[in-house]
Amino acid sequence: MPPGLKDVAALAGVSIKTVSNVVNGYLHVAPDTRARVQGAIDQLGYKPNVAARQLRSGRSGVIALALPELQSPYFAELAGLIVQAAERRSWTVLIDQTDGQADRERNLVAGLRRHAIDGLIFSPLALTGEELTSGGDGTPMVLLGERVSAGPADHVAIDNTAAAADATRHLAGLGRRRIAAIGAQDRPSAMTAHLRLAGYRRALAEAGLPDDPALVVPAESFHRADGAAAMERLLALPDPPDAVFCFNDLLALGALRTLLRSGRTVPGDVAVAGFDDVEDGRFSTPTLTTIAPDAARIAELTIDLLAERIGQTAEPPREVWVQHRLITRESTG
Amino acid sequence: MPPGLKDVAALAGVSIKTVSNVVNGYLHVAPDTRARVQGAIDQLGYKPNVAARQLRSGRSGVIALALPELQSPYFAELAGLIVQAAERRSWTVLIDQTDGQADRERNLVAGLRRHAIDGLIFSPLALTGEELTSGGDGTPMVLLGERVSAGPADHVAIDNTAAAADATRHLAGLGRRRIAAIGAQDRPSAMTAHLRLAGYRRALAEAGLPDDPALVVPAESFHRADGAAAMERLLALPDPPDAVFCFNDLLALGALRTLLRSGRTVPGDVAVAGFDDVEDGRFSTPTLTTIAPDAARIAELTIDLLAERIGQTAEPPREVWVQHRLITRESTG
DNA sequence: TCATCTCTTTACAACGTTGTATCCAACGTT
DNA sequence: AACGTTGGATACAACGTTGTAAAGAGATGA
Repeated sequence: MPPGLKDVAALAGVSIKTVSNVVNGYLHVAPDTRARVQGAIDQLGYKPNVAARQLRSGRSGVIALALPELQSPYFAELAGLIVQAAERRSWTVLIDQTDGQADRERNLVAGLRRHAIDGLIFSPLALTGEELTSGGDGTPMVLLGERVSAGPADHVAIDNTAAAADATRHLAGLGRRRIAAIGAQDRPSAMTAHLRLAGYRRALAEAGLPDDPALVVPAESFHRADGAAAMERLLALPDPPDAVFCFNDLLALGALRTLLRSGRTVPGDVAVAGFDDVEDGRFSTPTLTTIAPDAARIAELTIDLLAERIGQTAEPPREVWVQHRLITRESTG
Repeated sequence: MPPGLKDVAALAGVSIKTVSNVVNGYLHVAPDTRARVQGAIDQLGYKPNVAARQLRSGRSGVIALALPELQSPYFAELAGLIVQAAERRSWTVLIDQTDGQADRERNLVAGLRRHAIDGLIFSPLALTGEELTSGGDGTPMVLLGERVSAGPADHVAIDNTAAAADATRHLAGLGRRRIAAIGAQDRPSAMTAHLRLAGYRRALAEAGLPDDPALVVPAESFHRADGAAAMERLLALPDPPDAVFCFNDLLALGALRTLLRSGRTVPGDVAVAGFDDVEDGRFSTPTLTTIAPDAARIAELTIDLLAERIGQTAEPPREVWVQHRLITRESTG
């Protein structure tokens, strides 16, 4: 029903291929022919058929973005920025949720070819670098977020350890002596937790503070509820902390909730710092001190890397680091 | 490079079409032939090529979801639920952001055919019902969110007016006499604002309270910053309100921020109610009374409607209403 | 035995593009 | 005058799939 090259060709009185040449900006087309064809295109409202184009050329113009969860504001913001960046290359972004489950992540990497994707942007939670390689079918991929070992694909991230150290150092700089950490995770694949914990420890050591294991509280996932529960545990300690570094803002907001409900003041009794700079933390009471990754730049770079990778697949994997900065707000006075 | 029907057929010693029949579950295939073909399929790891399939059948298995913004937690949660619901039909969801801009919304409705979409789920912010019809090229569409006039497409929503009235009635039931509203919008297309304002006024009238225009504060958009600014205006009044109904949770969280910073207590001095039941409101201090739409059901129904619409396009547009309920939390004592 | 019916399988032609090879005309070079 | 070069346009064959029509093999009924 929609018009095809054939219809345009008939109307303009040229061959199908000539129309195709005009559409694709082929150089050697006489100006008047080009004008005539363009007129016919406009008149019929011709739109190239992606399916056919892809069948022929192998490219679909669609990239996939696989994130643990859209509900988390950090990922939602990032997704929005990536969609914007992709738009500039007139790519369409197909967003997929893995819920951080290993099997879903595996399926995604292995079986994504079904949807004819030109490239994949992937923020793995459960899978380690090695597992990612084995599944890959050669689709260009850029990894997002934390990972240490040089993996099989390009990688964009901020320096998590340095950032976590910055936040912890800030707390120590306020004169706090018992600084807790919320968000530790045992799973070997939980790189985010490992790296931020390392940064926390590094800053403690620098400040000459003891590393009290009781002050490091694990979190099943990085949601508000986990932060709230972890804070309860900390308050139940014989010698509770006077500051908390939470591994992301949601944990911090949950911790904040517990503190305020228990009658503590923030930052009076306990100072709180988070990580991600999500919008919620700019409007909580008190507002939240946090680490702000340059998310816009992350999105840009990711798309750039993927574009290069789609162009030519030969080069070795690259690691790209993006800036971050500490934003101090009310929760640390 | 990946195997096609041709390769499977060669290996199994049958015709290409027979393999196609096996793949598509065609009935009249001899059991042993089917087994042999299936073996070859497994051995080669054959995956059907979507582009070719779509080129032939016209169906792509991809639906688009167009939302004003992913950054807003309500839309993010909804998007997640819709992706899940679509998965059960093994559809892929292509998420698009309109930023609530009229021209972007128009482009989307008009030019989405480019990406060969089987159907569209659309939550319009700027466009009215009539504009939506004209642009449509016949792609099945389900509208999400608020709209009054019977439009050109199926429509899933909650009863916004009733829900807003419920929230306002709750505030009145607490004995509050000066109940403000935050989130009014003048644009004729701003249906959400109009409907919720109507519900607010209805409940005021029921409770025998005067409708003081000074207590109705507009908001440019429905974000925390708008809520915070609106609350400042309310506090500057000679006779400030003792309760606020905010047209969504983000506005309410912004208002909360302003109240607490100004030294007011919530709900002591001012009670606050929101709308959407986003996760933030469950962990703010105080926690937020709100209207909870049955988002999971919205997602389910939307996908169901779209599926029927893709099946046969003849039937007249349907309106589907989804339940909501009032959740009372600390912000209203 | 022949015609008819059902089951199973197949050949062929599309779907809308684009890459390759080719062709024609006009031009400049030897 | 014969030749290569260049710009401009075209015919044809693919890409991998599925709908259509039809052919072959048995089985059923007259």
